[in-house]
Amino acid sequence: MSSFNEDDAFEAAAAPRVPLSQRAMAARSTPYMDGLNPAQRAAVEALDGPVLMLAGAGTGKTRALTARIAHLLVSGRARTNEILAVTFTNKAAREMKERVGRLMGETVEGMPWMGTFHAISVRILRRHAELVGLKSNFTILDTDDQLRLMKQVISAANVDEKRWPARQLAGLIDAWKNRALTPAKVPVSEASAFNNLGTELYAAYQQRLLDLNAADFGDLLLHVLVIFQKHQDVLAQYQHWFRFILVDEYQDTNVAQYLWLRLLAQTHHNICCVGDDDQSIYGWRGAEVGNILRFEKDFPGAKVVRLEQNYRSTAHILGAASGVIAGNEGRLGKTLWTDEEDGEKVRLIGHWDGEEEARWIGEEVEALQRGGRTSPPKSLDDIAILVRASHQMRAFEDRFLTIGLPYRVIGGPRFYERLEIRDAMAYFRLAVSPEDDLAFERVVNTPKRGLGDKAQQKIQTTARDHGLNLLEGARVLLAEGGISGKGAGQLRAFVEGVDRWHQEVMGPLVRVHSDLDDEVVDDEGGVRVASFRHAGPTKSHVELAETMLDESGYTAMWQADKSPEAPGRLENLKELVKALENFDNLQGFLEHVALIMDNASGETEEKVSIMTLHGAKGLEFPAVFLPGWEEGLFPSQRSMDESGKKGLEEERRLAYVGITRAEELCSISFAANRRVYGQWQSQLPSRFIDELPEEHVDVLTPPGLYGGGFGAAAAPSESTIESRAARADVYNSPGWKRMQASGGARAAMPAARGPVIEGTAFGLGDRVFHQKFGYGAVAGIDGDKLDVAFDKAGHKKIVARFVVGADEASDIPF
DNA sequence: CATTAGAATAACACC
DNA sequence: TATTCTAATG
Repeated sequence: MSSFNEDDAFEAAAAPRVPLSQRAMAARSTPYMDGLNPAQRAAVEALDGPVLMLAGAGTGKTRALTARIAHLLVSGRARTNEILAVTFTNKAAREMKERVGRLMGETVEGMPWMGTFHAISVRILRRHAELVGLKSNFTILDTDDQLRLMKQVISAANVDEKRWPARQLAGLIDAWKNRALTPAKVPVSEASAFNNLGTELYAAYQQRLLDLNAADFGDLLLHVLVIFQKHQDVLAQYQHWFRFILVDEYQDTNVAQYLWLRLLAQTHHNICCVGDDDQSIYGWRGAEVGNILRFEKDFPGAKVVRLEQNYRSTAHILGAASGVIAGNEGRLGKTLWTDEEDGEKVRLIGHWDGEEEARWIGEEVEALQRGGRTSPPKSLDDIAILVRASHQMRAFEDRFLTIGLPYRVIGGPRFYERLEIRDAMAYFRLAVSPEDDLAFERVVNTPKRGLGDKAQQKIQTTARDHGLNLLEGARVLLAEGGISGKGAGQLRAFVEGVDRWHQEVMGPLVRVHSDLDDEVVDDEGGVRVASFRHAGPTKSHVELAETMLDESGYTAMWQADKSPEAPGRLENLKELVKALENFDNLQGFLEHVALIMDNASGETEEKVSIMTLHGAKGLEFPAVFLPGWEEGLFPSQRSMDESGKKGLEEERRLAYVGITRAEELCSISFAANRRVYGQWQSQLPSRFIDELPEEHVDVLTPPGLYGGGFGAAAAPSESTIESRAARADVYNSPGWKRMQASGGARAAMPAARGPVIEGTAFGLGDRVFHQKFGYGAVAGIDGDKLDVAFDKAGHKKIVARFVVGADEASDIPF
């Protein structure tokens, strides 16, 4: 899968046309059209000119897209390598490849230009890297490297990193890149950003990247765009080549991607964009809903096709989703409808706190798994829990671990983002490109080699003074004797190790991508010519990886580590090495990791999925749980603070996406209390709950109260009984009753009356109550903070709004 | 230079 | 709460 040894996708020979006989057959029968509804059929058949496919959730857009590709191929309008098909996730690309393959039978070789914007951009950029000052073997930085580099740039400019954090600069630059702004193009009006140094630091950062022969994610697109804009001949080549362009999730494209597409479509105008403005949930990463709203203007003569028949969800689920999304303004407007039965109403339930919510969902999942009077047993694979923010996953993991419910976390802390994996990868990177300074920095002193700040500083200075990379700088430093005793020996060993690994890596690889060398990097031959000489029988890259981790002492470091997570880390390293087997060489692997960052492991055991709402886009499940519908959490406070109404509408679309993932059963829940940064906080039910149409919602009575409903099947655990009294009272609160009565009014949970106290309405000696610490007396007051002497928990500093007067607390039973 | 304790601070989502 | 940063100590 490495881009180095792939057949050149431009070679016509690489892509045979579908045999004539089959085409003739296809003219008579077109099986890929079977079962398409009129709208889908229209989208498949409109091959000439721009097409906008407005496809609501669950309306079979992938079906239509794949059929369209099949149609292009079978009709002979295009070869596989003349179709540019862009998706947002690798998963989507993979799925589409599979489905096209299935439609076409054995005849289709992989479609070389089907992939994410980033993956496709990398391919293009490797071919023309020198046009933007890179070499074709440039490395792709991950967020970690990016940040480290950013810090260097900031401190090099003598800016206080405390006051101007690298994260912020990274965000700023990222946003500029999303808008296709190179440093020179950043509007003057934004020059004041980041202490008036924004553009300057941006430029400096870009220069550093070029020096390192590296690109960050944003660059992948931006560089290609710059190349297209500056080099008409290169652009023309691609414009000519891509006869048909398909874009999935068009509502998620940012400005840079939009420009990228528009340039490429200029010759043939055969661009087909699929999207749904109601599912635009990536505004924070620069996506412009405007792109889809403007499509007809951008591409004159565009044909617009609407897919409105939903094949996924029951009428109740659809109704609930429609009700929520109706609160947004400025929609293109679609009316989803379905032939499906009403099904079960969307279930709504409130809980005392996040843990109880997790407990309830755990029980519900088990109940579904067992099946009930009305429903057959469900596979755990058919059940998903979709959260707003990844930290919410934790409660579920904890709960599921204790009850032994198998689950999988999708998009959580990713495998390749783990510390030990990044370290190991840094070793691999060094072996592949010894000039990779960021990798060098990462591992010179990992494991500890007695090379601390001071020693590293020396290496840096030496390198800079001689205009060398860090490895060479270290070599010079050693030669000059600029480093003392113990560190020196270790550093020497390290440098020699890298040299050795590099030689071993480069040996067999040269032949693999020699064609590219000839073509693109001929004047950088020094290294490569030498590597020809070293070519010879060496270990496989898998063995080599093991050797590296061994010789560097990295494995030993974790073996010696007696912390509880060490064994897991070793396990991960093993897994990493195993993953290498799927690749031809280290380079291919490194690129895969940089771009693919998703961990699709081939596990087969049935598991409940836990993922974020964002991660769930494009997926569907028979049963979906949507926990944490609370003000501030969902809709997220930050979204609303940062983007106001726009932010809120995006949150609402997220709610819409969540509900529409469900096929048969959708359960929305919220908790009255939640721990935020370890502090208990009372929560208000989300405003989106108010927006659920009454007729599609079933407000559940808490399990245990009447012993009815879904909870009936679940054996009450001890902890359930324990909190039952509390629950009874929670659900008898005025607010809850109001919600039950009206089916939609904002439910005010008892604790929600909590954030009551403005300032501190407490005096010294007052008896107070805190949810976690219990009863106590106020012993001191400091602004909005109280020093409380708790009866059981001792002295604590507590923000006043987290406690209530002891008398008020008496109606909150514990 | 490494280790450690205590303080500060953090948490939205992704290629 | 849990991680990460800093300063102090060995």
